Amino acid sequence: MSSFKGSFHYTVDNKGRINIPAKMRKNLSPEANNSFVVTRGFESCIFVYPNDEWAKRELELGKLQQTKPQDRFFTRMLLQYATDTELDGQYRIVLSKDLIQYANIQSEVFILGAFDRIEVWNPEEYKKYLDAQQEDYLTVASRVFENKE
Amino acid sequence: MSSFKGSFHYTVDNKGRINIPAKMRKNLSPEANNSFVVTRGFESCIFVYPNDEWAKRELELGKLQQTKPQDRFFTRMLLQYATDTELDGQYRIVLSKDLIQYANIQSEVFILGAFDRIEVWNPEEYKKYLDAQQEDYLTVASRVFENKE
DNA sequence: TATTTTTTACCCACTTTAACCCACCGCTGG
DNA sequence: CCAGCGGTGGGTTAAAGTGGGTAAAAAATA
Repeated sequence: MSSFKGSFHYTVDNKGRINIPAKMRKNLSPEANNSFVVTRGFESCIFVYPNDEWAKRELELGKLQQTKPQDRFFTRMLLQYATDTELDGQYRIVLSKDLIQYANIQSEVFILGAFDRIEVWNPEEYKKYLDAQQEDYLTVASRVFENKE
Repeated sequence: MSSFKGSFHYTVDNKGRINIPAKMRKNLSPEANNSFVVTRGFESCIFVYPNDEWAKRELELGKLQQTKPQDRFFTRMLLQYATDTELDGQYRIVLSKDLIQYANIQSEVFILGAFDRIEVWNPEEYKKYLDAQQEDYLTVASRVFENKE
């Protein structure tokens, strides 16, 4: 299983490509096979899942009943923005125009390792996100960690 | 097994043909054999099932109780509009006039990967559909993303 | 049944897009 | 100080998407 950490400031070229940081590449599991599923994130960022991690999300999707209107809605929401991608010869992936627009990305990106996925942000959007949080890191951390069994 | 994802804006030509997006073709299983069953969708869209996935729908139909009025109705709805189709030399399929009318399709289509099937929408109808939904992406996503194995 | 008309399938052709390759430069570690 | 890796940029070519013509098949009409 992959486990991504750290953050990086990189550029998007005019073809919509971003480099996957070398440190993250090293954490890719062989099963991921240099393939990713890119989709919209929560908040205004892009989620990049290695193939093997995304497969787990799909397992959940498979349990849905496509005869139920709500489940069809779920399926559509989750898959509409999802795309398969592979690393090119220079270890880059292409971000679709839809996603770039959704995450409000210009020429620079903030790439964040988030455990099972890689997140791609407009640096300013990430700053806004941080500012919008009411509680500081210490408060949140203590609550998150206390609830473990 | 196929798993379609992503969305695309394509055109219908005046012969009623649409291209099957290359990214979706790559997800076709060999058993599907470039053959599809096209039928009316739930909501106002067209469902395009690869042959192997359609076979599963037929299995489900077989389990229905044809003595129940509801089950008979469902069977008829699904089968009345169903047609077999194959990709032509340019990887396109033909949509029947009945279906085009049912989905209220003009010159442009929104093609959506929805796990086991491909959906074909009038872009405006899809927008209307989204607007009518009560829940947003975040609520929906939490369902699928929270269940770690 | 023969003939005409319409529809459908199968080519061929054009335009745009994106995959792939090559090349550069700066930093880092030996 | 040099070599190699990591990050960035761009050009070329094959693929993807779109449109239309023609011949065979089907349907309609006489």
